[in-house]
Amino acid sequence: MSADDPAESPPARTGRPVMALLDLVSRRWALRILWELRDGPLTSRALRARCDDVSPTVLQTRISELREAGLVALAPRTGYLLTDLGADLGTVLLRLSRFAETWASRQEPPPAP
Amino acid sequence: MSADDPAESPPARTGRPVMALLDLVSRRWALRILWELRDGPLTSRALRARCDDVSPTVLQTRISELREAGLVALAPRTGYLLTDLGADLGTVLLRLSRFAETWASRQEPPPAP
DNA sequence: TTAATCGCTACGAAAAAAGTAGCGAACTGG
DNA sequence: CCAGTTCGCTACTTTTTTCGTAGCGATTAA
Repeated sequence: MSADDPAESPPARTGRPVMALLDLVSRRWALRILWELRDGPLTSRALRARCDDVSPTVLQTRISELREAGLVALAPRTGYLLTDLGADLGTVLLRLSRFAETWASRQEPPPAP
Repeated sequence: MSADDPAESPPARTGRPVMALLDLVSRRWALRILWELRDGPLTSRALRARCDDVSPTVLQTRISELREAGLVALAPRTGYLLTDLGADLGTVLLRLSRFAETWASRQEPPPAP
């Protein structure tokens, strides 16, 4: 067999859409932004404050991407908020948060009595 | 009110564990790696092939992080695989994938008949 | 032995993110 | 009208991360 086995080629994997989404949310602060928007709209600056004071450069870049993706919108006087679609993704993030606690409890065993 | 309103301070945000997880998972290729491992173990090189030929540098870095996080393990002869915990996260990724299709259908309307 | 594969690392180039400062517009309240 | 704020957003430089390629020592098989 050759070193680069062509049998490796992807025979119709389930998800191409998932790839695009993974690519989008794997950018830094993307998930965090969605997470911080989970319970209400935030102005650009408030959002930045919540996100550990990200550089506005990255914040605006992420926001642009998320807006273009239809997950985030900007309301004239209230600030940024999740669209219906974005909120839907928010519920997935909630599951992630739920998992995070399980995960954390595995990481750090509780203090001995 | 002052410009930097201290009332912004977090009165018991739901999640600190979620922050750690978001930080871990927001690194490039991290989610993709977990996703590709979803249905079985893969050797380092096979995994790399599936991940659009990531640089081994990043692959190994991510793998180390995921292993330290207890999400991925290395079996002597079979390669990398998800731990029970990692598989649990995998189900969350499955939800993400499900959402991705909804999202994709919103993005690109189906071709007219 | 020879050949192939394994997991993993080194190193320089390219890209992304961080950090700081500030713009023009829109909204406040005197 | 007019300071004083806050808004969303951009420019610029430094630092960090990721990429891309090559290759190592160890292991496995013929």
